[in-house]
Amino acid sequence: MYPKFASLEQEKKERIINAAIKEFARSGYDRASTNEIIKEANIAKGSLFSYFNNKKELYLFLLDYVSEFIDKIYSEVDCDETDIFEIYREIALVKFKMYRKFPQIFDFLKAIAKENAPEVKSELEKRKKEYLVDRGTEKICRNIDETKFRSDIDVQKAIDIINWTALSFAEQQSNKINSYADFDVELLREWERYLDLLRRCFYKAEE
Amino acid sequence: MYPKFASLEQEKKERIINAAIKEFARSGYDRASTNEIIKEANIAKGSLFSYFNNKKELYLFLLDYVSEFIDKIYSEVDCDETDIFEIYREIALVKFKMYRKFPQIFDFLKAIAKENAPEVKSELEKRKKEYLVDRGTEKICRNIDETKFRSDIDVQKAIDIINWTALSFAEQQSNKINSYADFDVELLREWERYLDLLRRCFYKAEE
Amino acid sequence: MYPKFASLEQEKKERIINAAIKEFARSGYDRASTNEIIKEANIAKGSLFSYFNNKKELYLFLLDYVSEFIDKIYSEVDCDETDIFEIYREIALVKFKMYRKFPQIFDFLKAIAKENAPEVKSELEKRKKEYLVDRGTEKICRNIDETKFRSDIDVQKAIDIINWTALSFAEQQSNKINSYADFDVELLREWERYLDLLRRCFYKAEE
Amino acid sequence: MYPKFASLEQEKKERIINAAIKEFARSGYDRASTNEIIKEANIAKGSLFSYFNNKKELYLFLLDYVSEFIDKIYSEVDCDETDIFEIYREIALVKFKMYRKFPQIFDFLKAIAKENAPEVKSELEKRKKEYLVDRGTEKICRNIDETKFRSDIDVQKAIDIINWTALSFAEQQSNKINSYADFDVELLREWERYLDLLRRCFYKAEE
DNA sequence: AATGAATGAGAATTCATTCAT
DNA sequence: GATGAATGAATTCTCATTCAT
Repeated sequence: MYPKFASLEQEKKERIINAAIKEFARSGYDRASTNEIIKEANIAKGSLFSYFNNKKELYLFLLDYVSEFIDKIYSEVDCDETDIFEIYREIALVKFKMYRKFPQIFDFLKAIAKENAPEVKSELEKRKKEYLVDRGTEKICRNIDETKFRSDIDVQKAIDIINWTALSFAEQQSNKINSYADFDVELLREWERYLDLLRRCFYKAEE
Repeated sequence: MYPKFASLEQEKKERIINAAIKEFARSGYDRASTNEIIKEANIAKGSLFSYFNNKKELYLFLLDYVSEFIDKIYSEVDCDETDIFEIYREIALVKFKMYRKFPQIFDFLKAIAKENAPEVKSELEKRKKEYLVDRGTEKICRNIDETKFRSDIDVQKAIDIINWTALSFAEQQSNKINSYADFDVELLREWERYLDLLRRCFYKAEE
Repeated sequence: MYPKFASLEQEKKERIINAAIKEFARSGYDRASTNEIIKEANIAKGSLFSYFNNKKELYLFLLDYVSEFIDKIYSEVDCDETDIFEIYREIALVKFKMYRKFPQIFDFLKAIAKENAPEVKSELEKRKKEYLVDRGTEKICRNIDETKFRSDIDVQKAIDIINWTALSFAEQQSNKINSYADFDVELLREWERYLDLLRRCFYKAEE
Repeated sequence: MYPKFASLEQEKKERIINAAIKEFARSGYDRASTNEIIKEANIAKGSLFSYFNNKKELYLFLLDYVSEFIDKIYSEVDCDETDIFEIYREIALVKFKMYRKFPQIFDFLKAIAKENAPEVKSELEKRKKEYLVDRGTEKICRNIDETKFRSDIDVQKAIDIINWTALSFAEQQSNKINSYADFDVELLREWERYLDLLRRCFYKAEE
């Protein structure tokens, strides 16, 4: 894919990727201006369209780029862990660290989640299903020790609820947080309280 | 508000509302084309702009229209009910019925939630706070009998989890159902299974 | 011409004429809004177009109406006067009085002079030649006693210069004056100074 | 200013300037159609708006362009001349030559004088004060030898009358000449007759 | 006769994409 | 390969005029 772009020197590639992510994150697919991108990346108009054929392919390229980035997040999580609550605690930690390091990419992910431009809608859904949403979670959740759960509950449903709670909590917090610096130990503690609550309810009572 | 539009015959009004909701749901505020709307509604170009002065006012009208619609949903729910799971069971029932009747409106609500066009952002936030988001839920959740919950859990967090589960379940289902009319008793049953699970976990064990 | 309009009751006719003059004076032919006119005159949209067939004919009607008005100005001037400077002194007096009484019409005349909308340009020029510009002056200048002029000057050219000076002075003043109340005896005096200068130069030296 | 436009080849620039001047002269700012201009200039719709950002800037550019053009007129006039009638004879000669070369520009100047579109009014007034109206005349009239005038007349008023006569004569002639190329030596002669008349009247009698 | 809702051509402007240099 | 001027379809919105009631 995109061999012309791939053969550029690293520094130029990053300039373009950063400019494009910034613009798509800021304005969404439709409103994002290729003019803005080429200005920010300091390249010629024609160049952008010779690397990627059009705006849509540039966008889809970024989706793939970001998805690989996310993979890295989940690869940091201990694969042998079988306690789902421990896994989620680790994932939260990794995410918080990344947010601090590359807030733009998370903004872009938020923009992706809100995206509804018809040109990219179908491709976006496809990619979302493939790897964006829950990619890691599914992979990770293979090794979960189901015996810890109360015998009277459907484990799969319990896991759904944990996932949904994690996603909703994250969304709620990222709506609250507008400035970069607000992430906090307190936030992690609050999240652990939700996890504790669910663990106490879903796991067998400890003797 | 919008007296010229109000005085149209019902059939024409609905044609316009449906066309506009469909277009805004499909493409978001920015990309939604007034040309598309007038074509779909089969009215003249000038007419749309004589009813509503511009695209923005048409959009804001739809927000209000939809909000009244939502009010009807929640007004059907029994206000005296104190069991949160009963309340959610009722809400689910009402929503499912409505979805069958006007699937477009729920698509529109999803689009509203994703909307980030600056032209309508501030008005949208205002309306969201006023009545769109969780208006009913908050109102309804006032009377909840907290004594039914296990004494070792934070009731507010438990309610959060129930809300998030409801919203996430609904979203998951509406993604599965691509506007096909496959809502089903089975779906309601599945939802009740989630509610049952949560009730068994969050409420005190029955003697 | 315009029998439907002519048969309206006087009060309604005046409401329409005033509204139209006001709007054309304010905005010029092109920018003048028929909507504004019907709103100000408090009549129905269709009515205006049944009285006059279109905007252009309404405008041309006003030109004729105003021209008759101007006739009245000049009919007040003493027809037996043979001294051109006396005639101009009288005309100035009459004009100043009228301006105080109906400033709108003079605004309209100014707007006519500046008008360059292609739709009315040719008709406007025709009417200007016919009666608007210098109509009175030409009629009045029939009886002028040419023997008072110095024998070494072309009387027709001298009269041209007097006319041009009068028009230019009036234009200069009306550009200066933006508020109604600024007309003044001082202005009349200044004008008489120009007339005196020209009289002293153009007339034979008095013994 | 307008670097993209400036870097076009001369022939294309002139095509655009001529088309725009023609259209603005014909219809005034408001009614002038950018569609008409691009059609006449044979360029693409987007091009006009990439050279100048919008209709207003195109118009203001033309004002400046024309003002430079006028400067050339006055720079050809002998600055050391102190006889106002000689100055006007020279100016007339230059103007008549220019009219033959670019009759459009004078039409445009007339349209500018009549312009009252609110979008450009303030900028227009600013430029008028700066250089358009009487720039040359005022500059030139600094060196006038006032001792040549009769001692019983107000020199400033006499100069006003000469100016007004020049402007009115020019206007009268340009109304007669409907863009036909009938400027003529006869016209210049006629103008000199007016100047002679005024000189004989305003200057001291030669011994 | 009077009404005013409906019409649709036309306005200015934008922007992804192309292509000659 | 790189460039950026040129393109024109598509955008929202206006308003004189028509016509069914």
